[in-house]
Amino acid sequence: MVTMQDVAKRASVSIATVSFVLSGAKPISAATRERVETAMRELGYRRNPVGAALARGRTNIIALLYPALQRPASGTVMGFFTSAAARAQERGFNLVLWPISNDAGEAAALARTGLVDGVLLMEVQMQDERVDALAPGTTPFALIGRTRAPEGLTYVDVDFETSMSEAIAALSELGHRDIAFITGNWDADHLEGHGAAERSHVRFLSEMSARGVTAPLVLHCPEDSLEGRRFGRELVEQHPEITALVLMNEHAGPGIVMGLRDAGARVPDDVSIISIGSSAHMAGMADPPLTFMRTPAEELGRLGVDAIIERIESADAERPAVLLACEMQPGESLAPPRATR
Amino acid sequence: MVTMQDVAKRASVSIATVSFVLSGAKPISAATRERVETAMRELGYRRNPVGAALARGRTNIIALLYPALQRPASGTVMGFFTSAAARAQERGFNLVLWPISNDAGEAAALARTGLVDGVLLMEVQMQDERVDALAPGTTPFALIGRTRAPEGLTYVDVDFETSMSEAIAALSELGHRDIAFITGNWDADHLEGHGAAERSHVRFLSEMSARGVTAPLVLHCPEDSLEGRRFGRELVEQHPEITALVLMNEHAGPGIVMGLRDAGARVPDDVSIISIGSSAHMAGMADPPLTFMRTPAEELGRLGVDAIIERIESADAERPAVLLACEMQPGESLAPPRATR
DNA sequence: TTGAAAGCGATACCAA
DNA sequence: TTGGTATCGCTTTCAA
Repeated sequence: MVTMQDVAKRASVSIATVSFVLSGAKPISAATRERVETAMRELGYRRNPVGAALARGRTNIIALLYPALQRPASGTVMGFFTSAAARAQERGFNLVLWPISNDAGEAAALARTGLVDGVLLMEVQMQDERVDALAPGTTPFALIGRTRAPEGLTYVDVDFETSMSEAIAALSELGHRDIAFITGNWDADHLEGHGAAERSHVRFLSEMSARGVTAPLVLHCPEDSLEGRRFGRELVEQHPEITALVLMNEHAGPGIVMGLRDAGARVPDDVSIISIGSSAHMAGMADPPLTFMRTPAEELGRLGVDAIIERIESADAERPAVLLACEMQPGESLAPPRATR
Repeated sequence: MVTMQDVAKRASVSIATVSFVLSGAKPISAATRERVETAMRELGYRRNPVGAALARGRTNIIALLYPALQRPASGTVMGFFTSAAARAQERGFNLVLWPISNDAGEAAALARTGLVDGVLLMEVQMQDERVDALAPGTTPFALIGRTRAPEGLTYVDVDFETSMSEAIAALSELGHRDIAFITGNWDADHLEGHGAAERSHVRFLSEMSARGVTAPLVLHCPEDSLEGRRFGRELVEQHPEITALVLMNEHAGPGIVMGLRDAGARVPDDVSIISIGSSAHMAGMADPPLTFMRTPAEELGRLGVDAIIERIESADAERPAVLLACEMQPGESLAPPRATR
């Protein structure tokens, strides 16, 4: 392994000088810089990050903690991951997916070893043990998502409230009143305390009530295409009055459309659908392709990394909180309701 | 941060002693060990992995390089990842998913910095640049998958040849002769040089030819449910003689079944299906659930980690190569062909 | 603008 | 069985 010593010797300078040209921390004359850089090139020198980490007390590694490792990772998750990694690299950090369980203790242990400079938590619950475990420590952390009371925490999250309002507004303008909200299966999939579902639900109720609908239909469907199909069939039979669905369950989407069709309800002629928090990939798997509110995964990834780096670089910076609404992406699943056609 | 110094002072021993009780490298009297452990507990000491890494020249981090980060990660991939991480932890290593592009240079750069002790490559191509870039270096690496000529490399892979033979045997015993092999879309999804598809294809041809079928049907279908549905419909129309499918395209599976049904062919009454290299999750999304050859993802994850650790611990250990066949998992998609019913 | 040298936190060799 | 100490590769302060 080529060390700084080797470079210094070859360039006839001290290792301090080499370090300075590498980091740019001190001004170095063009001539010396040139010599040092030549030496580095000739020797094929790469700075040893472990030595640097020990000296600086910083590893420049950020851990992304994504707990649901047993299930397939959706395109949204992967998009987030990819953009976060890219952004981290731009800013001189390595972002790695650290596969530890959902266990709060493990997260805290990782933080305390000092192996990572910061931690990014995904799949944050309304009441999240990991947050409680990390909060007393000194390792900065940020949330992708937010707890029930996120004040004082650094987080970036989807603005589900606004997204829901926009979805309802869009359906409303088309003339829909009989709108159902479909989420995942709270019991089976631990959606209890799932921020996205809970916040959207509350806003759904208030938006509907503002439009004079006091007890709108809210249903849960397992996050699976086959179950979705069954669900779609039953929906038509049991609630034939429904003319539009607000979907927050991207995996069931394609199946639901099939189920509706099985039962004789065409999309969008008989039932309009708008899917909140989906990825283009999944929305496009339905036939017809669904109009959806795209999760700003890439943007959140970037912002999440920026937020955690802010916290790393200055411990008592203000704690940024970002909410980003989903953006409506036209598909072919919206139309006026039957009655008004 | 509590350091070894602090512990040593409090236990009235030298830091060497503390290090020894921690690593167990040298015998320590029960009494001193007790004192040191008490001190550690009272102080809440955690060994600093960065300091240890610098001193030992080892970070105990293994990087898992998974290139296809833009697409959703299947259950198989996640299963692999999870079990690999668990195994690494058992053996005292951290396995992290290191999100770098497919770029060979980046992989080599990561290896050369010494930040990771070893590298595990996923999605290995028949001809893989990353292997060429890593081979000259000193950082051990192992493949999940294998190149066209993997001799001398450390790898673990699915034994697609054997799996295919077993699939054909199973169909054959039921009486099927008109069997088609369906892979992914080679062009669109870069399956060209994809070891799984290529090796299976070759074996498919030889097995069929051994049974007197000289030009069996081989088709490509995009890895997507909707495309699969279209594909299924066309298959029935254009090749009505086919009574069985060997599928190597888990994402299209559910769609293909639907397409077949759309065109009037029921599974398994009219067409039997066996899916090679699938996960239970995906196979279960079809209706009826598909009989499939399960990718031994968890086993491969474990073995892959064992293999790379072997290489890390003793540079010139023999280079283990492991091939694991898929195991048949009964579903409801197999039946004798129409003619013989 | 450059260099000497003191760490950073642990490991492990050599003595005792 | 224990301790002193050089060492790992780099950063950074203080002097020059």
